[in-house]
Amino acid sequence: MPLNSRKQREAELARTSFVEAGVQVFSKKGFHGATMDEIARLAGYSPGAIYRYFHSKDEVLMAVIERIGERFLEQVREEPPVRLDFVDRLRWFAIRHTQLADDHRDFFATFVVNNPAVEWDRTTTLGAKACQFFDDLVTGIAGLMALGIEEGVLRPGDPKRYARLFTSLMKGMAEGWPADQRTTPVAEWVEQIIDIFFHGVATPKEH
Amino acid sequence: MPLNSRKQREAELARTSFVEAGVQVFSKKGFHGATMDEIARLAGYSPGAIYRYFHSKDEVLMAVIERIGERFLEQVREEPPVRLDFVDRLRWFAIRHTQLADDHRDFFATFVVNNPAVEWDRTTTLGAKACQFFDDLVTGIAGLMALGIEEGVLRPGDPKRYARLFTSLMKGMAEGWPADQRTTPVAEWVEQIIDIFFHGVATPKEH
Amino acid sequence: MPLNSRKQREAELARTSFVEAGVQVFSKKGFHGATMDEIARLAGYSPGAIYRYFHSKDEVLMAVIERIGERFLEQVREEPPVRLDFVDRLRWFAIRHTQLADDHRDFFATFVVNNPAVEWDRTTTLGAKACQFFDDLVTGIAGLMALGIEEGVLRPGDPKRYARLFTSLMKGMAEGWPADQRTTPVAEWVEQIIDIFFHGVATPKEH
Amino acid sequence: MPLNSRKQREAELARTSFVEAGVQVFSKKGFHGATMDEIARLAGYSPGAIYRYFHSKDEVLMAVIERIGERFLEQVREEPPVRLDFVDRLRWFAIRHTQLADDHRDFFATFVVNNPAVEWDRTTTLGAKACQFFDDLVTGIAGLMALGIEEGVLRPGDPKRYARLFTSLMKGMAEGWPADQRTTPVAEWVEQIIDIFFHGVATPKEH
DNA sequence: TATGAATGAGGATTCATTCAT
DNA sequence: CATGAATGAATCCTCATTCAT
Repeated sequence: MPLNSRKQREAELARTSFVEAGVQVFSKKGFHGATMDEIARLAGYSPGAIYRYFHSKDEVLMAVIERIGERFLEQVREEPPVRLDFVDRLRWFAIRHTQLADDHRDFFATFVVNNPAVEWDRTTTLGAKACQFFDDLVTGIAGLMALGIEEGVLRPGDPKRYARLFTSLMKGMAEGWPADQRTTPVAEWVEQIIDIFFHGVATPKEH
Repeated sequence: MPLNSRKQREAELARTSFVEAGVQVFSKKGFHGATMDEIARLAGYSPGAIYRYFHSKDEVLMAVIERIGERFLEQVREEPPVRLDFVDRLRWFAIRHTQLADDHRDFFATFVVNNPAVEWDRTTTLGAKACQFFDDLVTGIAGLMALGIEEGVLRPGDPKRYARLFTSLMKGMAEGWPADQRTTPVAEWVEQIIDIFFHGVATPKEH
Repeated sequence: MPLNSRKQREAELARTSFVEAGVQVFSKKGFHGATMDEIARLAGYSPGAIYRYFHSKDEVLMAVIERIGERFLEQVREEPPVRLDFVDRLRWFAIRHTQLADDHRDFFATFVVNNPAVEWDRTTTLGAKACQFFDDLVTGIAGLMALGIEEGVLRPGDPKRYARLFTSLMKGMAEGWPADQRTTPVAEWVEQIIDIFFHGVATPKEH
Repeated sequence: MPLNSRKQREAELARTSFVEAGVQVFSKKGFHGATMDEIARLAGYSPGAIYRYFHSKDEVLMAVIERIGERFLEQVREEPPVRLDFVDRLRWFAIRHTQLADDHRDFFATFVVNNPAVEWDRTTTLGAKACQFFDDLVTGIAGLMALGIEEGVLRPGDPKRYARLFTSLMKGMAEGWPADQRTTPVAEWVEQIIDIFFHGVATPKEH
């Protein structure tokens, strides 16, 4: 059924364009500040159209979290093609994660870096979704950190804390060094993050 | 004019109570989620009363940023009573900063940790104010970091970047360790932040 | 033109299925509560299809009134196969009317029992149609009542009023005794209505 | 506190005017057809004002049912000043009930005569309220009918059915004889209803 | 002819803001 | 000055209606 599949493809396309618009508008204005009208217009539709694809504003944001979030989660779960020691493993992850964060800068700032539990009500379906995503992501990265602890490269400690610290560092760097002003290649940038994460900013002690 | 000045004092008092209420409500609900009604009620007034002191909701938030922000900025500018070397100076700052962040947890999360330029429109008066505050704060902390670089304790580098990294670390820790679940005293918590900031999380190399 | 007439027959069929669907949906949800979408789906079509047969929602409802109303009107006009005296004539009508009301319970409640003039705006085409139907029906039943007056079985009076009273009684009984809870056969039920209509509920006087 | 009580009075007045407007608009357009805007305008307010007094459209209708319904219920519960035999008792009730129905013609048609259970969803707060009112009313009138049965004036039977029949008769008469076209005084009109209720419309048998 | 995606007007509801008291 | 009722613009969402396919 090529007809059917074309329709499906078009519908998927429309849905996607709403989600993409949602990412931008939600990020720029926040959840309350975003209007369905703006999302629809940005997606190239009239305000009513959105409701053919989503039941509510909440659902749009949930789709945003789901779609973009899934890319982050996939990446966390993905194994490198060859076996790497922890530092290289982390470097491998950080480079790709950084690139993804660059592509979805607003989503990254809103959902990856901030703990949604601070600002979202977990008892709502939407809040639960946001928190769930964040938990999954931190848990995923924590799994990576656990390897480092096991290998003895990282000091013993809570891997989730390490995960959050690493994410925070990435954001701290990212905010001070936005993609559009960046002249250094990502690889070098990541090198700096990793360096700081491992060794801090202190001048190494001579002896 | 004792009468006039009493009036002035009373007016200032009223203004203050609105700002304090604003801090709480804006923080809990975000800018769009906060309502003038809730702010007024929390301040012990009726909704109309606000407009004798502020022209608009934006102005209330600006006053909030100004007032709370000022406490953060003061702290950054303040010198310790005795001369301290950089590490102690940073520790002294961090303890007081942490406590302030604890007292204004939501403000901290909204205005101190995130670069408002990412989420606020700089062309509005309000957005400009938020960005200005953030810049001032980072600049202030960067001044501190510059001391560390001068002293040779910190590696040479952009002091602003160090400032942002330090702030990010504090947030990364804070989110994983909220005040209401914290059993460790602040001093110890700060010690961990400083340790990581200086030396990272790597296992120290033997030799 | 057999082709043309087949087409016509098919078109008539489609129209009919929309009307039948309209009957159900309008009845269950009321005019404002009913949606074109639901009517179309129930008829087995997509929402756009309706507009090939009707110009508007109003027109659908008008067709509903027309079609179902016609069944009621036909029944009123129909003569029994054999000549009956008034009481049997009324009984004969009541049994069949009750059955039809049972089959179109919601239509009956909406258009037959209530005077639409109370709730519908006569100046609209739709309102006028509803009122027209009601008037026709009452006039029809009044014709029957006139027979009773002529025969001397009913006291002299306004036959229209008798018609309305009879209809009201049927509804009063029906609501207290819905079809799905009814154990008595319709014939017996009708007997009660007729009894009350003729003799009221008073205990017959002895003498 | 005269000030306070004046405010209270004014608020009560505003609420009342919304309820009165609600009665009219709901009756004319039905629940779905009525708009908050129309209710507000009819009450002399702007659309937002209504929400100071009611949380939702449902609540407005509930207030309508409550306020007007209470008058009907009061009347049902009220005892005549002197002891009357059943027929006079019923006449006394019917005259006053008729007058009330005249004053609230739309409410009467919508909530008193029709069994709301037929058209309203009992599982909603609003539907439950409407059904509750109807049940209370029928139960109340049934209490009166039970007296008639006890006295032997009415044939033995379900008093609730008698209640519904009486109400239906009143409506059947009312619809055919609207107040604005009526030339006969209410007392005479009631006399006719009672006559038909007790003795039906048949010509009395000679013997 | 039928489909169903898209439109856009309209309705419930919220809330910043005003203003008579 | 403070109140709080009232306003009306803005927002989410629904649904009759249109139209390209």
